[in-house]
Amino acid sequence: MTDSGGRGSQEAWLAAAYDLLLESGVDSVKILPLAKSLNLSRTSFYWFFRDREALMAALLTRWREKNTGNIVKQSEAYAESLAEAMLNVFDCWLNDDLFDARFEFAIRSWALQSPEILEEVHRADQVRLDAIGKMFMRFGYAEPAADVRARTTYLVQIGYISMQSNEDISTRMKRIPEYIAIYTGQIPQQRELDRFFSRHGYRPVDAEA
Amino acid sequence: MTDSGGRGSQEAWLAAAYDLLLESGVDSVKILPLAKSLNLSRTSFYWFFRDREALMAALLTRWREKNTGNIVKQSEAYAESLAEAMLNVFDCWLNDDLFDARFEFAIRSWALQSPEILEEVHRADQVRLDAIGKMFMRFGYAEPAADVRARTTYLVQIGYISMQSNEDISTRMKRIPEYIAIYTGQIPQQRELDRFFSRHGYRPVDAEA
DNA sequence: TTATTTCTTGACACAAGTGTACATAGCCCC
DNA sequence: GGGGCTATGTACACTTGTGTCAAGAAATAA
Repeated sequence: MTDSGGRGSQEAWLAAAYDLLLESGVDSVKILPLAKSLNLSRTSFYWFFRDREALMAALLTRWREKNTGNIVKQSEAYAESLAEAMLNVFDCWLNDDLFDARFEFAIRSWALQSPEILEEVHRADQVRLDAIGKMFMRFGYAEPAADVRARTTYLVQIGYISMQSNEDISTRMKRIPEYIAIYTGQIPQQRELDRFFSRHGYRPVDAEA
Repeated sequence: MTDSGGRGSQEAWLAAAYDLLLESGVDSVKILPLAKSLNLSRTSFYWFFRDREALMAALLTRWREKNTGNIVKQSEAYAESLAEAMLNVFDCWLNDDLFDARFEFAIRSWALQSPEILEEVHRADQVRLDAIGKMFMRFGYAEPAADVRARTTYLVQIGYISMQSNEDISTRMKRIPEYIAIYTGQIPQQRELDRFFSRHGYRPVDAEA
């Protein structure tokens, strides 16, 4: 799928591991199958990584760098209303460059069998929830209410990931205004929605034919 | 942990498998470790189950019977207001006899590596979402709004499970009124909350010392 | 062209898991 | 006390995975 460098390279092994992790979970990330998919000898792996553990650590680093940072950034982005701020966060849920949902789920499943990974996930959750909570506070919510609203916002998404459903973009888009209303307690303005739709390349169909 | 029957029995193997599944995920459910934990010979397993697959099928059946049924039942329970109805559903999240959260997460992680399990999980999600959606409709919400509110209710919980956090009951209870307000759009009455708290054996502390 | 560094591979030694075949306990009942 | 079920254990054959080592290719630099 993803590739770079010569026949074998650190990146190639890592990319193959990433693909397999997302496809079938941590325990499927074995060196033998990776070698097969790369058409390389199994032992060639050990030139690039000390052992399997080093490979897994590299995968974890990749996740850490990608998924948490962008949520924080989006929650801090400029917005004139809470609804607009919320839509900024929603960018993450719809843009794979900002938040890799399948990766996220794979890591969380991994956490089930590894206390160290669970520690990492908990840390990430805390950072993300705090960031979204601060966003609510910026728009006038007090601490406890902001916290629960942040949880609602964040956990619905984590739950959605955990459903591993595969809905098309328009199905998901149709729910957005309602979600915004529930999370923020205010109806989003049409121009805010339009801006959001447009930056995700979605043309809403006003009336059914 | 759980046990029944003589030294070895179908139930004993199944219970050990259940414990290991919750503790460390599907791939840890191997016959050799189970035998060790039961202090039995590995091959004795094959007297009770045809093979490992049969054991896994039994685990899945157990999940199916427990977790989905109770959500549906709670969402249909008698209630005078939407807030009260919502609190009936919340019973599931706080009572392990109604909904086994760790079991749920383990099964969802399993789904990552098995299309058949994923199929099962999708089916369960649909049934549960429909049931909660109907509850909202009973209290006057129209189809699309009811659907999104059902999703919010359900997905926050699935997300919470996926966080694998281990908070004490009072931390969780303090958030309940706010959650009800967000999900239903109405403030729960004190007597509704009191009824809920009381049936979960929780004594709210009114003022901080 | 030669030397050196960068990759690739097959052979080896292990460990952990699956499942089958067969022998052997215990236990109940008659 | 001998049959016949239930339950357990031993021995075997096989598969898939890990990691080390030393021998080679291939590319790169001198």
